Amino acid sequence: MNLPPLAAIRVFEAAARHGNFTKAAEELGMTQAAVSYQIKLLEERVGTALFLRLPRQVVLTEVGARLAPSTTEAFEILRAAFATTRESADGVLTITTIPTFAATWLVPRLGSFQMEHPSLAVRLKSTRDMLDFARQEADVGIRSGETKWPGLVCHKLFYANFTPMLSPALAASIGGIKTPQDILKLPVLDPGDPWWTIWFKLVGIEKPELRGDVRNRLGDQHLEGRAVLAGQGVGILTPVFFQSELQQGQLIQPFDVVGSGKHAYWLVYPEARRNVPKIRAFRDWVLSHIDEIKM
Amino acid sequence: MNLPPLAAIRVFEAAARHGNFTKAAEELGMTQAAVSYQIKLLEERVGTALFLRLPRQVVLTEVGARLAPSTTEAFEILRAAFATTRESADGVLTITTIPTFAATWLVPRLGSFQMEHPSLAVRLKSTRDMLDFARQEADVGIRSGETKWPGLVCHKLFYANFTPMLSPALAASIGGIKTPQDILKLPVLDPGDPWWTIWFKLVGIEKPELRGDVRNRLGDQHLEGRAVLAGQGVGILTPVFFQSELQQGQLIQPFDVVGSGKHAYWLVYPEARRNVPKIRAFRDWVLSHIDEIKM
DNA sequence: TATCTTCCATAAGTACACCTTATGGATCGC
DNA sequence: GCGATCCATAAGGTGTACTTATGGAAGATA
Repeated sequence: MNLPPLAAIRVFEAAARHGNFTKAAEELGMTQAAVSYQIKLLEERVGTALFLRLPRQVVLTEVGARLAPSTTEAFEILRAAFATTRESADGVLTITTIPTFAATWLVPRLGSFQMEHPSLAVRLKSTRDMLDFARQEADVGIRSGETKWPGLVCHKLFYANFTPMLSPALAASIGGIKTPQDILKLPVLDPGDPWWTIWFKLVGIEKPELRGDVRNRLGDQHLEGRAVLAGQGVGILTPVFFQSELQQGQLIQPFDVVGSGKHAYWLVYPEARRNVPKIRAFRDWVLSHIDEIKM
Repeated sequence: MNLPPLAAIRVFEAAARHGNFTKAAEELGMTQAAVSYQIKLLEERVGTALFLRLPRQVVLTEVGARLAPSTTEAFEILRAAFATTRESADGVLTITTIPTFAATWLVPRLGSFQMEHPSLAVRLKSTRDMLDFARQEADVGIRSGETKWPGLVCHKLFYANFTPMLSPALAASIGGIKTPQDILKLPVLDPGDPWWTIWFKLVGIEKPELRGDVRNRLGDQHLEGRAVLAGQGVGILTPVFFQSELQQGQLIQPFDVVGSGKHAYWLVYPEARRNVPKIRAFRDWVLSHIDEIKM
């Protein structure tokens, strides 16, 4: 028991509503001939006339009249369903992001995005997994990595720079930090982090003897940041993530020397969806705020 | 706010129900590739993924899950609507017929048709208007006319023959009818009917002087037949319409001479619908019963 | 660990359905 | 009688919605 061609049903629905093929054609954006064709098709399929052709009008037959309300109802349901999904899909921006970026950069700034786009709700999914738009429901993502990804639009936000940071109290405990060597006097969080060796090499120290438990591994930089803020040791952190703490003096960056790996943070989204409004809005917002950092 | 392509919606509905593109393809009688294509199309149109592509399965996204029940509901409505119309359209045979044919031939025999086709209901529309299948809801029609009609399948049932008839009592009132002249002694119903002159010419009487009021015009032959049966006068009638009355002796046909015009009675229906089962059934039934008459 | 199977995506090619243009017929109104 | 309105039909082009073919990814199986 198959349905007749849906295109024909749609045409019938419109024609029945208008009681007029020409008007139905207008509504559907096609010619009157096409409407006539589709109705005829449907009538052949159903095996019964659906309209009586009177001189200057068409009138539903009994069968047609019984059919019409149902079809209208069905299309109303479809219209309603797709209208709301469009709304809801348009109105919610889902972001998957690395926890570090979420905690240190994104969340503190999200308020400004909301201000600019009051009609957009934001849903944040913070996960360390590599994101895959085919397997996760998300509109945009923040990734860290070295290169671009195929199939995705990739905006490089900034490189994952790093430099030692510590709390003022900790610095004061040894009378302030003047030279890189001073850091070696203090406990270091996650001394196994390769960033340390890279950075010390930049300042001319080949094999720094770091104090601290090698097994310390907080995993995410923002957790390390919390520890540093609490004065538990020196961390090697990415400055952009701690701008406000630096400005407010809660954190000290003793040296301008900044290491930089190949890793960068990226804003990414599927190429196919590059023109979805909410995605464009988010992209524009992120990029303009990244520009502010660089300035 | 236009709906996405309906074909795509239908595919989505099936895919959502099965949670499996391959099975959906089977149900719809198409290939898996086509399903994949349509879903992708719909997702682009909606602007959101509707399925998550997991390793060996697809799962509805949030948006897809919200959409799916509505689409299923809509299609259920359509399926139900078209299923019942098909039933009802298949189960009711609407016949438009000339009143004479209805009263004298069809109605007395309809019982046998019902017996042969118990699943078919019959609706009779008896009207003198020329029937036009474009303007009337009918499956088949009985017309009288001289030639075939374009666009219609036309089965000639019998010619509109005619011969004088009267009630036995009326005949007895003048001692029986032996020659055509005897008819002139009796009142004649509708003496203005051209059939009279034609018939009398056949029996060698050029200008019969008919008794009776020229203004008598019962219009339909079956009404004239009633009057004849009541003994109100001699009528000129079509024998096939009064077979049973003749057999039972309620009516007398004094002469075998039968006039015949060019007019015939036809069974007609639109060519396009010649293979609709109920129409074939009725045609077969009518034609076989007409054959009985001729035999 | 390797092989097979399942399930989906994608590319390329094709056919038919669907729509358009053009025309004609019928009726109503002025 | 003439124009306007509304639908039917024929002919013809085109794009969409398929198909076939292939490949990739990940369970299942052994």
